[in-house]
Amino acid sequence: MSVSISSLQQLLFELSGVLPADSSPLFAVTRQVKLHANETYIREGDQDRRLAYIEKGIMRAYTLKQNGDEATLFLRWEKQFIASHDTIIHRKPSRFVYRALEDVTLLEIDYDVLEAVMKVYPQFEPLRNFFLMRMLSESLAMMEAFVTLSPEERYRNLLAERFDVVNRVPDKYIASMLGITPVSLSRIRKRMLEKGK
Amino acid sequence: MSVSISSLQQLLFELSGVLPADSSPLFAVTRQVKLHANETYIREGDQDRRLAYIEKGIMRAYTLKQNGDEATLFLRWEKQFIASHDTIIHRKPSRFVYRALEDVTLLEIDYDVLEAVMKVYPQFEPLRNFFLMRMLSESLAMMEAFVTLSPEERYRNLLAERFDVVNRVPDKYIASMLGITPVSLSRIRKRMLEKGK
DNA sequence: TTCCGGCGATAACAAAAGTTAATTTCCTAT
DNA sequence: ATAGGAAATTAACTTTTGTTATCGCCGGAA
Repeated sequence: MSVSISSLQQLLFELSGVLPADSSPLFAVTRQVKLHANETYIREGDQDRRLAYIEKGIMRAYTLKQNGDEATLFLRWEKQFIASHDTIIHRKPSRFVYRALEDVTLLEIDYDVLEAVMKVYPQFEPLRNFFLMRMLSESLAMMEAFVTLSPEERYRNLLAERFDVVNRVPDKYIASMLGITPVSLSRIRKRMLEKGK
Repeated sequence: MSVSISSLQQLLFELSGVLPADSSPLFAVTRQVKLHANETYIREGDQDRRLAYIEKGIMRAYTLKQNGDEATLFLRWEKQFIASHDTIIHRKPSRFVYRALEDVTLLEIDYDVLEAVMKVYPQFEPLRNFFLMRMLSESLAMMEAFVTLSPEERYRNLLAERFDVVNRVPDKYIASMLGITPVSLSRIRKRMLEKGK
């Protein structure tokens, strides 16, 4: 049994008291997906309503700016959810690309299938609320960082909270996620070194 | 019957086919709240898990930065939901203040009560998913603006999409929501006037 | 091993934003 | 209607970021 299924069963039990043995209607419609480093999971224009739980590795969601540069919206790593939000929320083709930064293992479900399962087995609903709230919480935290912190402070924050992730990801993606250029991030790092820390 | 209840009944019918006549278990636990301009709805430190639908007026959520300045996280207006996210998502005291910018009319529910109602009447669940997705969608759109657009572009965007709202709200709150200072917003406006548009 | 390409650091300059303070404009409460 | 205060503009100056280009380093591919 995959690690992901075990942790999600555990989560489901905590949320709604559903025993692992009773969770098969849900996990019967999930499947494991393995991606190589740099492999694309969702392309721009894709219509699939994919929702996935990350078992191993780091995923990156990005879009292209008018000038053609990539803009990284967020990174997601182990034990987080990643979802094609354009397709799931708005039923529109994805404007974002979702790509593996490392070798990645996902536990995937199609959101339409999930909805159908929820209809028949409402006892799984808390799991859906959980992942929606988690994603909402993460987005709000990011918004908060943008309105309350300077780029340097956002970077310090990220280092303090996710040092391991920062170290596994090329700086240019970190910079873009912070809303600045790689050159500017390099200068921030230099300033931090010069000023003792 | 309040305008809000009618629109939410309509929404509930579209989402799950529940007839307005069958929605009383839900609306029996909501109440109308009226706030004067500048009145505080949720204070920093409040633990109430308030969720509200805005019938009339504009609300502002803000927090205090280390330096003591206010940072506006977002504005919400007619037909949007506003929620004390720290208390609802994390069950922690609110770090944000929610305040009316104009005279405001809300339809309010306590999230704990909502959960209890959902347990007994699962046919209302789609409404909860709807508001979670709406808030998620709005947050993601804001994050996207921060990583893909310059402050000036974000301001132009906001004008194009919400001219009415921008005009009803003091510039300093708009500036803060865009992640810049009021002085900087003033300069952006000047540049836009000078350059023909 | 060698070559190539991407990544990060650095430099130089332009543009934008932060900071502080003064001035004007606007709104509101009396 | 008026006075007081808050909000917006403007100015002067500092700091930071963007832009473009160069250089060195490292790692994968031939």
